[in-house]
Amino acid sequence: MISSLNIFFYFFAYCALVHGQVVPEGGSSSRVIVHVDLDCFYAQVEMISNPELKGKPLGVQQKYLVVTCNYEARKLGVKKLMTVRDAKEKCPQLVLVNGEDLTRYREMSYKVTELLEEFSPVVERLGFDENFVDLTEMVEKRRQQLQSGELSALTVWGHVYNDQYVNLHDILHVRLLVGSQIAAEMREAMYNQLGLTGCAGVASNKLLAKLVSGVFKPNQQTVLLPESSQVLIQSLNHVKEMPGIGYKTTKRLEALGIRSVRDLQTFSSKILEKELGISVAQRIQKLSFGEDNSPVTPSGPPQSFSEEDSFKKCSSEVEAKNKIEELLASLLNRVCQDGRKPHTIRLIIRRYSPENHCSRESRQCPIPSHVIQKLGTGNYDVMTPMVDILMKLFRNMVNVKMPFHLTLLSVCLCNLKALTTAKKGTIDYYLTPSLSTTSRSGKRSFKMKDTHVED
DNA sequence: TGGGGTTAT
DNA sequence: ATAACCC
Repeated sequence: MISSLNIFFYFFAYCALVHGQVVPEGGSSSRVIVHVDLDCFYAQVEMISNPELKGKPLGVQQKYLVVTCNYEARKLGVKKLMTVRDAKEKCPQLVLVNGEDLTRYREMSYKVTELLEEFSPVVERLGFDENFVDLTEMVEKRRQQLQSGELSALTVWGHVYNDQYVNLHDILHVRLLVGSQIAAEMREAMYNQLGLTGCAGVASNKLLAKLVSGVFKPNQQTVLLPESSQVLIQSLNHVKEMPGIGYKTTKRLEALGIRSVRDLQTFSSKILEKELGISVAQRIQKLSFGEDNSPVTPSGPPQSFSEEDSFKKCSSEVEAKNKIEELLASLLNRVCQDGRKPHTIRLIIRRYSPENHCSRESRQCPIPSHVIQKLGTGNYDVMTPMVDILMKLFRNMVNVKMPFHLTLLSVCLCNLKALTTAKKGTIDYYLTPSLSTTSRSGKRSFKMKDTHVED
């Protein structure tokens, strides 16, 4: 019999092991974080697929947008998220490739994350083209191996932000320099093994690492020493450039007269907490000082798989069903390759509206267990029952007897669980995130409302 | 504005 | 189920 005390012990041992984030010895809690950011990722993948595109101005198109482009195109005035019309106007020689199918980008993206995980297992993905790695442990190991002669010969790899003087007697400087060495090795490995170039930023937390990685652009790296962190954050022209402060928060801050990072630093904490809520207020005000204690959370395998398609107009149930079938077919291939089984399915729509084009509605429900079991297994028809469920979710959201106008459909498979032999009552049971009630974030998961679809 | 993702409430 | 954030 396992006592609750023992379960507690195993839980913490599990956290320390999985997260691998042991604070360096000596009482210091200073970390070394690298942010790795691939150069115009989709365009790079396209140039690898078709080398004839190299050297030409290249844009990747989704619908009527150029979502990204290579540096040849940028030199000629093409920007990210420019419309195809504007881009062609600016740059008539622009070569366009369609990038609506993300399969090759997604596959290359995970190859990058896996490569970085070989350096240290603590890798957090941010989108398809960015990764954070916590180098604290690796740096400490290398630093302790350093002989006295090697320490005095230690040099920085890449740029030092603000051309700051490096002091080899300062242990924080030494750690960050070792971090810059590892960052250089990571970029070298990405180029040699995958043919990809990118930037890296090394600093003491995720916010600063991310900000400093973009200082020298493309295919370069920069390290931030602690004494220059204020210079870095003050270099931002507006609070909206701060990662973590998005569209909505920016609007609310502007309503309070807060525009610059300095404005946010000096604004009354009490009033900010009343306006934005204590959680957001405290977090973003810390960010404004360059403080960010959020851990690098290992992403691991994806939590959800989704496929979406946007269009000018979908106004009939048959049309919707055809699009939903297409989305689902792709998803089933992906989920089959992954091996895990989704236990929840969700349908997302966007209704036409001249203004609020961002708002989406969704309905989700459990996938019946007999359907889950048939998921990986060959040619059993799993499409029909799942399309039936999706159409019920559809009719739950859309009154098909009334005229409707949709501009997006999306299907999401989530609540993924590993096939496992772990039995209830064993240690494995409590250590398997998908089985115990403890989610990856270490917080209690709570029940989501599922819409009930009758058979 | 695309086609994805995550976490918090 | 939605709203916020990220790319």
